Amino acid sequence: MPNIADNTVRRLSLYLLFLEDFQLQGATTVSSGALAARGGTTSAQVRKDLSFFGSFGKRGLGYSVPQLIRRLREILGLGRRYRVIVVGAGKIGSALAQYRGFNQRGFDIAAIFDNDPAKIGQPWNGLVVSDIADLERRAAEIKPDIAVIVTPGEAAQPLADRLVECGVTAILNFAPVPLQVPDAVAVKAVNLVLELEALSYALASK
Amino acid sequence: MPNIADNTVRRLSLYLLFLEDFQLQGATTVSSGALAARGGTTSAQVRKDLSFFGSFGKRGLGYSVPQLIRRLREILGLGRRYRVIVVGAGKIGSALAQYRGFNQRGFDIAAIFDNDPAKIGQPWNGLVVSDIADLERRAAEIKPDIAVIVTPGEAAQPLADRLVECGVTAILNFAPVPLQVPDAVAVKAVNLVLELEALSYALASK
DNA sequence: GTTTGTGAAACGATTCACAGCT
DNA sequence: AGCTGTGAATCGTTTCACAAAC
Repeated sequence: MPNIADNTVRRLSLYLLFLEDFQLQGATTVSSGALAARGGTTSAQVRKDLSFFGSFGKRGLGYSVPQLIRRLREILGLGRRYRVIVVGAGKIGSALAQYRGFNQRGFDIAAIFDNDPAKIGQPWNGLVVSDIADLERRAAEIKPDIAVIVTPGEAAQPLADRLVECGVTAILNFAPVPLQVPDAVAVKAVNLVLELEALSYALASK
Repeated sequence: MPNIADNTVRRLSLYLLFLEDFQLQGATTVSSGALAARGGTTSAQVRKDLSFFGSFGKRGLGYSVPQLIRRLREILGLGRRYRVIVVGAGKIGSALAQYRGFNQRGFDIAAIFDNDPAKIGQPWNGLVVSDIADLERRAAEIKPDIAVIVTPGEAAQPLADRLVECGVTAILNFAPVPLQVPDAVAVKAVNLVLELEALSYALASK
């Protein structure tokens, strides 16, 4: 498999989203053009993206909706459930836990950690907040697939180091600092400051 | 000014973040290499990014920290405050409102809207939840610079249309669907599903 | 000696365009 | 006729490499 660009994976996720919509509307077949129209891209882009993984369409016809859904789920690794631990018992983590899409799409929150004595032991969305000091021990039991970092910036890098040490190979980082991790660890960052400042730039530059 | 790529703007934001850190640590001057090391990029990239906007450095010396901070703030349009309205009185909006970085960096939440009668009129982070039916009237008073959409997917596009109609030209979209808006409107999307599925892909493909 | 600023080269992603299948 | 799959062409971004400034 060639290295697939980040943006390509992003678009595949979107195609899956659109396909589920098409399926709900009773469509059994869909063309690259129809998918492209939904996501603001082009039909050639859709076909190229899919072609990295095989030939799923029928010339003259398009793609079978249920079949393409199945293949995309396979490609994206969505055929299983993932154990997620959340580090930082703040608002964003809570929002995430209550977000339907999270559980619906196969991501189960297995534990939540904080270093604030006032929070440790308190109930949190059906779990109890664990002491961050117990991270290593709990992680050994849980064997998490993904860690979500939802802490202030200063705390993020040391925690990332500990998580990597625990064997975590996928991190979703909400802290407003880029994390330095080994190549084998996948990190996706959601940086609200960056998004806001990009909007600010857009407003300023016209 | 040439069209600046999205990623370039993102990096400029990061450089600003790093520079503020350097300043806190008492550094008065910084090299492109030092900035690059913090953000996982290269010194050439840093210099190229900055060169789109002028020549801020001194050869043999590097960049003056306070001066470059000032210039980046100008470039990014951070010399003013922005009026923000939030559409959807859910958890994510709340997290945003309480996020220090939000207010600290010049973004003031001026109003919050929802369509749920149980929420309308209730206090919300120092504001009162407004009826979405009043969006047009309130927007005319407030003249918001930025709108944050924090609603279920189905509601997002119609709301975006209304917001554009109200004259909003910058949207931060947390709903898990891409928005179709006129070219003159800047949209940044934060799609948690996409990030999670990208992690899933990363885990699946190795 | 150090580090910037910048054309030129290399690379990667997107778009084009069309042959080939249904 | 309609739509896919894909090599080739185009476009944009990143990296290289070095002359100029300190």
